[in-house]
Parts: sequence; C-alpha cells; structure tokens
Amino acid sequence: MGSSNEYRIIIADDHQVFRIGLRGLIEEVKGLKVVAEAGDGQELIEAIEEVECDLVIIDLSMPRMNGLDAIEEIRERNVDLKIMVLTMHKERDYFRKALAKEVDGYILKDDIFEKIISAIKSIQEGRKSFSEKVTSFVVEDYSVLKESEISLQLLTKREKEVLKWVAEGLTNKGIATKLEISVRTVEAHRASLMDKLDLDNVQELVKFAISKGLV
Amino acid sequence: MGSSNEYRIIIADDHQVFRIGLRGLIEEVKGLKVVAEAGDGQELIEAIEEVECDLVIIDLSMPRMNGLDAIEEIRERNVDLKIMVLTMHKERDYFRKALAKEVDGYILKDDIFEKIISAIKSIQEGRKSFSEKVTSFVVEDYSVLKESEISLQLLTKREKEVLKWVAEGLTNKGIATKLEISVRTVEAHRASLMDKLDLDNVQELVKFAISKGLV
DNA sequence: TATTTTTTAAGTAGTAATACTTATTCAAAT
DNA sequence: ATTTGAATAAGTATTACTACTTAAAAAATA
Repeated sequence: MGSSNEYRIIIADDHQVFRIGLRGLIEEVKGLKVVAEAGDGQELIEAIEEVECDLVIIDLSMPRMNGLDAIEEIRERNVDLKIMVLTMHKERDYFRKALAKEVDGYILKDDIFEKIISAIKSIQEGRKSFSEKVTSFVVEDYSVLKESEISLQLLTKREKEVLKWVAEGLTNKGIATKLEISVRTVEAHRASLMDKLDLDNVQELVKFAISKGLV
Repeated sequence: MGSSNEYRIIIADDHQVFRIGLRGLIEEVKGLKVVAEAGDGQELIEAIEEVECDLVIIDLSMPRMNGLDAIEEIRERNVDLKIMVLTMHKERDYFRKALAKEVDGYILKDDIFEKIISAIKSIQEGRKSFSEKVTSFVVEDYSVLKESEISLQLLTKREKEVLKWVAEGLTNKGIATKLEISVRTVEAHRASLMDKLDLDNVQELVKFAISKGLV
C-alpha cells in the first residue's frame, strides 16, 4: 500500500467518458482515490513516474502504447504496483496474455460496477480477482488448446510453403513451376500435410492457412 | 422534438460504467435529459415502447441484439426518432453500415465529451454530425469501394447458398445431397457464381465467402 | 559415422471439378 | 402478354486432384 491512508488509483483508458464515469464511481467509495488519469500507455507510464499510487486500472486497447505493452513496461521497472485490467475483451487470447504478465485482476467492462469495486477491494487486500466470464478459459486451455497450437510446427518448411501457395489459389502445377519441382512432389507434400493436419479438402486447407496467418 | 421542453435521450450501451459516465455528462447540460438506459438492443426496443424520447444514443456492439439490428428495428417501426451512434469502431465497414441505416450521427468513444455534446446539439437542431475520424472514408468509398460492395448482392439466393457450402468444405455431390438437387445443378450454380465474381478456383471462393461473412 | 527426416519423384487408378454446350420450368417484371 | 432472370438438369471432353504404392538423393540429428 502507498504512503497515505487512502488507496491511490490511476485509471488508464482511451475513452474519456468512461474514465469520468469510472472515476466518479470509485471516488464514491470511502478509502479509494483516483490520483491520475491516462488516455494511453505512454501517459500512464509518465503518470506512474510522477505520482505515487497503489493500483493501476488499465484498458488493453489504447493508442500509442497498448495495455499489454504498458503492463510489461511497468513490470520491468519493478515498481511494487498492483495492476487490474478492465477491458471489453473476453477472448481467451487477451486473458492469457494478461495472465502471463501477472496482472492482479482482469475484469470486463460488461461487468456491473459493484463487481469492479469488489475487485479493487480484493486486490487491495492482497488477493487477485478475475471476471467469471473469463476464468472458464483456464480450465479448458489446459486440456484442449495444446493440439491446435502445435499443428503448424508439425509441418516441414516445404510443406508450409506448399500450403501457402495452395491457399493463394495456385494449382499443383502452378506451385511446381514456382518452386521448380515436379507436380508429383507438390502432390506428395500436399498429401502429407493434409495427412498431418487431418484435413481432407482444399477448403479446409485455405481456412487453416488463414487461421495461422500464412496468407 | 418530443412533448416536453426538454430534449429526451435514451442511452444504449452494454457497459454500465460508460452509461453512468455519459448520463452524468449529458445531464449537466441544460435542456438535455436522459430518460432511459438500455444494456442491449432488446432493452432499447422495449425502452422506446415505454418512454417518449427524441434521440437514441446507441453503441454498435451489444449482446442479444446488436446496435445495427436495433437501428433497423427502430427504423422499421417508423418512429420519428433521431439516432446517434456512439462507438469505438472506426472501421469503414461499421460506419458504412450505420450510414446505410440513415443514422443522424456517428461519434467515436475516442472523441472528447465536448464533441459528443456538440453532436447531440447538432442533431437536436436537425443537422447530422459525424466524427472527423470516420468521414474521410466517405470520400474514398465513392471511388473505390463500389465494385466489391455490389459483388455479393450480384449473386442469387441459391448461389450464395451453394457458395456457403463450398466454403464449408462440401463437395458438389455433398451439396447436391444437402440441397436435394442434381450435382449438375450445383455445378451450374457454382460456375455462374465464379463467373459473376470473376474467380477461378475454390481457394478464392473460400476467401471470398470468409470476407463476406458467409462462413 | 549411423540413423532419421525431408525433399524429391513416379506409377496407376479413381474421383472431382471445369469448360463448353443446350434446354425446360417457373416466377417476376415490363 | 411477353420477356427476363432464376433454378433446374444433362452431354461431352478435359483438367485437376486424391489414394494408394514405392524409392532415391539430400539434409539434419543422434
């Protein structure tokens, strides 16, 4: 906890109206005080340098420096500071990335403000607090996500190359010409990657390639 | 304008904190009054039925019924109501879709609240108001975007259906079975849609379908 | 160095898709 | 009432892809 008897909070969110709403709500609670506001990650870093505080409430999507980068920056400076993410993103990916940076809370803007306040209280008391709407991911992730994660690194360099061109719309013959190899070789690569990925038509190949960012 | 001498506003946004902030800001302005709040499109429709109002401030991404669908619903009921979109989405696609539904304003949550208030004033006086950050699209769109826009509505219902199943990964025979028609018919539909879209392989079909949200 | 994986390639047969064509029925618009 | 567009379907020939097999260099790894 900080130097004063009040719990000192900084709000970082790029939406001014939201900041004003949140500040109003927080300051109605005895013992909580908003000591600074920031409209982006850069401003947040500056604010932390200037004013002492105990907790940072931070949105993930902000201009200039986004929330995750800002959190990393803060963690690197090794300041003893609680971090609570308050965002609209309920996707597992955002949550996982935030967790990896060891945030103390992850609350959704969807949640009612009572939830937000109770999360702040929890963090103040040294516990962590996460929105029920995202914690379910943790359980699933430990069982399911592994397989799809490894699928790409299961392919050889050449196979990924072929896959890319297939998704781009080339025929096997076209790919053969492009890579200066035989059509039969392209067919072989294509067959083996379909086998590895357990896909059985071009459509699925295209969608897989897109989902992995190959095209 | 409504029955009272005050300009009556309904706020629809799924984030309670944001609603509270916005309500506070609006009610500081003389002559403006927030008569209802809604957390999703459904609630908004109900609110409109119950209370009289002049302007609806509406977010695009909301659960149950999203903003665009809600706007369509409102427009169908033919109530004389101004609609102002207040969203975080600056992508041209959202803006264009909102414009197509003839909204009276499109303001970003990024904007400062003075901008939001002045937009409300403009709309109250019968004008329209759009955030500078999105109006630039309009100019560009009139030259470039036309072609790709019409491409989907160029297809018949059946063709879109076939396209969808192709992208899902079915073979022509599979589609034929599913739709209870001959393979040759499926081939015909497929040929004509490829002709219309000027595409010449499955890969491009899949990507087109994805880009248009068919899959 | 020895072993495994990757990349290369081909044979053979079967399935799927395309490029043309033509043609009937039905509904909607002129 | 006539025309147009949509959905249906088939013939014929060609091209593209798949499923199986086998196998030999080349490269990476143990």
